[in-house]
Amino acid sequence: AVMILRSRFLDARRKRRNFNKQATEILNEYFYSHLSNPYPSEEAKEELAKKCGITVSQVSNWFGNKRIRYKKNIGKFQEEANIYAAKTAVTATN
Amino acid sequence: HLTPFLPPAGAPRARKKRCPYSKFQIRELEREFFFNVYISREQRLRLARLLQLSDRQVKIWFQNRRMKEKK
DNA sequence: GCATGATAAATGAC
DNA sequence: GTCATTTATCATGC
Repeated sequence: AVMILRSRFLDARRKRRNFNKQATEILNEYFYSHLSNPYPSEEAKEELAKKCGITVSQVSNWFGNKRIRYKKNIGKFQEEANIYAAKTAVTATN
Repeated sequence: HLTPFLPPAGAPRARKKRCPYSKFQIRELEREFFFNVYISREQRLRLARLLQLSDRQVKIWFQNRRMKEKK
């Protein structure tokens, strides 16, 4: 049978390291305080990247993953949502 | 609280499921990309036949590949 | 064993 | 055409 071999060549960029807790804190604060429209502008991404000590691309990756995974299972993130909702007084001006 | 992402209202016709391409398909696409970053219409149709992909799929692969290149 | 970050197909705005 | 996305898949952390 025809096997679809998808063995991956060494992809250095795919090496993953978790963000530190402070960075995740900052990203989650923004996400849950803009839950009705969690799409940061380019400027906002740059500021988040600076504050988190990561690249703009990593910020985009984080929000992309967060949006799809939140939408796919809102219940799982309910507790987390409540925590950040209480932590941040919403000043959503966009 | 509120939920993000406004519902698409109308009938959201199913999106094509993402299917990873085979090693052979990638190799041939990369080979062509090496010579022509912008593939011609004729070559596109030829590659599509060879790789059992649609013309649209080859076109989109080159678009994504160019985006990857500039990063 | 899933959580998480990065990448690969696919869509859509412009 | 570019380019920010969506979605599934991949690779790693723990």
